[in-house]
Formats: sequence, structure tokens, C-alpha cells
Amino acid sequence: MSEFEATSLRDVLCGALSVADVGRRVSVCGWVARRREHGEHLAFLDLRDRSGILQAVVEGTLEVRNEYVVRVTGTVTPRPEGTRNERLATGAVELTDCEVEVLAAAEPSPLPLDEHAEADEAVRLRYRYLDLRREQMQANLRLRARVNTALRAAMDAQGFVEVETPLLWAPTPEGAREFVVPSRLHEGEFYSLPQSPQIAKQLLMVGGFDRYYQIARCLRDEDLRADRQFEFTQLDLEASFVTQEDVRRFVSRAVLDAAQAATGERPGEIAEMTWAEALDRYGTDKPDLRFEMTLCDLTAAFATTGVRAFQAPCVKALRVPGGAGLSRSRLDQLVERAKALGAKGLAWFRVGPDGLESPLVKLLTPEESAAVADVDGAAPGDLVLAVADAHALACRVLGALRVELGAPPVSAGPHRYVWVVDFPMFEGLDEEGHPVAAHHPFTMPHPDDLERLGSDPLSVRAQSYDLVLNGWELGSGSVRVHRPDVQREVFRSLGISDEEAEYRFGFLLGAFRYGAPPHAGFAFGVDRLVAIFAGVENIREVIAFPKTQSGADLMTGAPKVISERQRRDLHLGAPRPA
RNA sequence: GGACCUGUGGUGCAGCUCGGAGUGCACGCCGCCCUGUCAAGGCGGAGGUCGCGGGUUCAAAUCCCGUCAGGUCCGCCA
Repeated sequence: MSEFEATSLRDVLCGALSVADVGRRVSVCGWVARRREHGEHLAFLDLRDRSGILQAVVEGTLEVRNEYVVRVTGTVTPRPEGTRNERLATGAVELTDCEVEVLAAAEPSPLPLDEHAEADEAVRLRYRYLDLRREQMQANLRLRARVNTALRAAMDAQGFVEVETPLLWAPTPEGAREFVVPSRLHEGEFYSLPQSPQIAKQLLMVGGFDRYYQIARCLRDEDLRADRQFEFTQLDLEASFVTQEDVRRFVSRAVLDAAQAATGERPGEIAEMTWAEALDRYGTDKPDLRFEMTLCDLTAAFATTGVRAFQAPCVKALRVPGGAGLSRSRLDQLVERAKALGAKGLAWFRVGPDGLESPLVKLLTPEESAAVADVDGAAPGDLVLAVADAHALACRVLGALRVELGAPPVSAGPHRYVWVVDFPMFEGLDEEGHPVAAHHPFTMPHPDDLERLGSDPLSVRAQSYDLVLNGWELGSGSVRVHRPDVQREVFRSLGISDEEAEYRFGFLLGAFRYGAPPHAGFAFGVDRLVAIFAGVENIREVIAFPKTQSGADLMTGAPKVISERQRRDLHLGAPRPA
């Protein structure tokens, strides 16, 4: 612990004191974590600051309550034989001959702050400033700060320059729903808050900053989840004169440095997998490689089946080790779950010592039964789940069930990183028959597939790549379009007319006419990365002041009604009557 | 927009199926006692719109409907 911690009010941090300091007369500042009074002659006071807890011995009665802010001046003394506390880092010493100065009184805390008690998250969020005093929140946010520092250092070491981009940007039609900000000076017009600095960083490439990065706040007005907040933080980067391999190298360096800073261990090389393999084997484009349970293909075994439920372009199966013990009601739940995910049904087979057990089993030929019983080397006690449908749907449904039935908790580790590469350019069609961009419309199609952009868009591969950690999508990137003709062609294939492209993205297309370098980039979510490092299931645990699932801030009460005057200034109509 | 779970003194829970007086446990809080505790201990005490509204019933924390809040998920998240 460094002496930089000394201030005019304190000499050291509580957690820094040890037998090496015996004899020192020191002042420490912090909160009263606990008191133990033994009548009018002796009391113990546990003082907490961000570094830990220190016991002060007070002769007489205490004039303080829990969470009072106090300054204690005392002498570092070895604890008497037999009274050391092994569970406390400072448990070999205590402060004696103490003066206690109250810096601020405190009402009783509405939520417990000690590490043994759990509080309802709504209460924690309402009193977040108290929740942040808890050891776990202190650790999470300090971990996050170390990650940020490591990321900045890694990018700096690789020659990237940090450039800030606007929060007030122009509305763009594609992609996530945007937060908009009404203009006071331009009646009826709006800024938007950036979903990401995507276009800005591409313009920085045109502007000659050939290696840009930013720890950027991004805002998306979409429904919240355990891993999604309205606003989140990305390490955003872009580089010119590079291939996707170069970009992956830059990102890998940053992520591995962050992992080392966070965990003390440097992970090995990051694995690589094609999008098609991820879908086929794991049923998702963000595979969790911590556990096996890969999907098996039974299409051939059921090619000539007479069972209507298995007459489909594809039959996929998943072995659930030990799953034969699942109750019938749990199996019914899984069937419902599969249907909710879009499957027509879900077949289940308990593998017993005497063969399969299932409502369907008497319909199967011996060959079909044998194929099911052999899925992924199934053994008695296992469960086999099967979905027959189009390939992608069958894979996705079983992939979701694989995670629900098999994924270890976030805190379990280990950390298994994987690059998912060779994404398709588009995934499916929208209601108007236009292809939907799998990544974003600035992604460069694979050069061999360029001429099919108009004729057969769904077959076009993209030069894009995702980074996945333990089943969480950390981020994605791509080689970008840097030619105006190609960009227009991509916009057209997405159903964006030349006129609309000109209005929304004219500044980008214009920029590309003046010598745009080939460039590529990436962005990944810092909140998610830190959450996994911290071993928590929810990114709220690594955000100082997060919002609830309905987008409310329970502490400030946001969102709130604004005054009539503010409304007028912003040219907004009257609020809807209550 | 939809599905499911949760809501009981300041906090965490039990009570809810099968209706019968706000019943219980732990923590915290207040008071008293206690000279080596450390999630101190002992004794005593205060603290409640059972989220809210409606319905059923002689009677509702408990059953029904609606609603609000928190959570997990689907849709959504280029």
C-alpha cells in the first residue's frame, strides 16, 4: 500500500496496517462497520475504508453508531496473545489509546452492508450510494477500472490514438432504436445519441487517423436484459490498411492484457471457429466452450422415416448427461420451451438399461432407435432431445436448451475465448422481402461474393467476426466498405433507396469519394467482459448506477416529467394526460 | 407486445395448497447489563396499509380478477 494514500486527515488506509507498523501513531478515516461494547470500560470499533477493516480499542463507551464517518487516531499495537483474528487481514494488530472524532453522523442504513446479508436488488438500487460501500461492489468497480487501464495501455502500446466522438449525432434509420434529443434551436428537429461511434470512426479513417480507439459509451433504446442496459461501454477501435487478421490480433492483445490484469493469469491463444460450425455444433453464434454437449445430426438416420414428427429437412439431437432423471413435468416444460423458441415440437428419449423410454419409442424402427440411443455416446441415465425442422431452427432450439441444461454459472469459469468468423452477410428477409444485415450495412462482403449481392444476397459471405467468451457475445467487427459504389450496392440490397442513403449517409458516401483507405475494426462490450471476470450473472453488478429492466433509475427517479417551460423550449407538445 | 417468478415491520425469510385475531424465525433498531470481543453475548422493548384496487365469503396475507413494482426470458438488440 502506497504512502500516496496519506492525506491531511489520514496517514494510512485501514487495510494497510500490520505488525510491521507496530508502535506507529496513525490517523485513519472511514465508516463504523461494527461496534462491540463491553460495559463502560471497553469497546471495540471496526473501522472500514476501501482497503479493509481495522479494529480500534476504545476505553470507555462509544459515542458512534454504525456507518458514522469517523477519524480515529491511535497507536498500532500487537493484539494480546489469543485474540488475533485470522479472518481479518489486519487481525494481528489493533489501534489502542484511541481518539475518535465524528466527521459525520449517520442514520441506520436501510439495507445491510455487511458481506453476510443479501438485500433485494430494488432496495440496493434505490440506495446505490450505500450499496457501493459493500465489499463486493467496491471490488467489482475497481476490477472494472483495472480492465479499463489495461485496455488503454494495450491500445496505446499498439499505436492507437484515443479520439472522442460526438454524443449528439445524426439520426440514422438502420439498426437499433435510437435515443433522440430534441433540438432547442431547430424546432422539430432531433439529434440522436449514438448506438455506437461506427460512422464517426470510419470518418476518422478517411481523416488519416489510421489507428483509432475509444472507450465509448453507446446508447440503444431497446428492451433491457441481464447483459443489456440502455447505455453500455465498448472498447471501440478501427484501423486502416489492415486485414481482419490484423484487427483480431489487435483485439486479442487488448482482451488478453485485460484478462491478465483482472485475473492475474494470461489466457492462451484465442480459438477460432466458423459461424457455420458454431451453429451446427453449438446451435448458436456465441458458443459456450466450457462444456461439451455438442449437437448431433440424425438427418441421415431419419431420411426415410415414417414418423411424421421427424419428416423434416434436418433432425438434430442433443445428449443431456444424467438427464433421464428429469421429471415428466420438467420434460413438459422443455417441450413448451422448445415451442416458444419456434420449434414445432421436441422429442425426448430417456436412455435406460433396457433401451429407450419415450412416448415415441414404439413408432421408431430398430435402426432409428439405435441411432437415437447412440447420440453423442449416450449411456443409461442420459436423456436425448431431438428437434426436426429446418437446419438453422433445429440447431438454435437445441442450442438454447443446451445452455439452459448444461451451462455452468458465470462464476464457475474457466474463461474460454473464441473467434467466430465467416458470418453470412444477411440473415433472412424482412416483411418487405429485403435481406436483413447480419452485422451492419458498412460490412464488406467477401470479394468472391460481390457480384451476387443483387441476385442472391443470402449466399453472400461477410468479412465479419465476433469475439465470444463463455457463451457471451463480447463484440463484433468487420472489414468495412470503403468504396462508394459498393456501399450504395449494399444499401440497395437492404432496400435503402439511393435518395434515402443520400439523406441519411450522404456525408459518409461523400467522404468515400475523397480517398478512403481500406479499413476494418471492432468493438466489444466492457460491461460484459468485466461481469465475466467478476463472476456475476448481471452487468448491473459492474455498473455504478444501472437502470432496472423497465429502464428506471430507482435512485434518481428517472425518467421524469419536465417543466412546461422546458417543453416549450424544446418545441414539444403537451404531455399525455394522466 | 408476450410468458413465467417474486412482493409479509428497516432487512432477509416462513406462513398462502386446505380462508378463522398481524402468528413465527433471524438480522437490524431503541433501552439496560457486561473489561478482550470480532457476524460479541445476556435481558427487555418498539416497529405492520401482508405492494395497490376490486370481487367471493359470516370471515381474505391466504381464493378469484385487475393493476403497479422488481427479476428471468421471448420478441427486440444493424
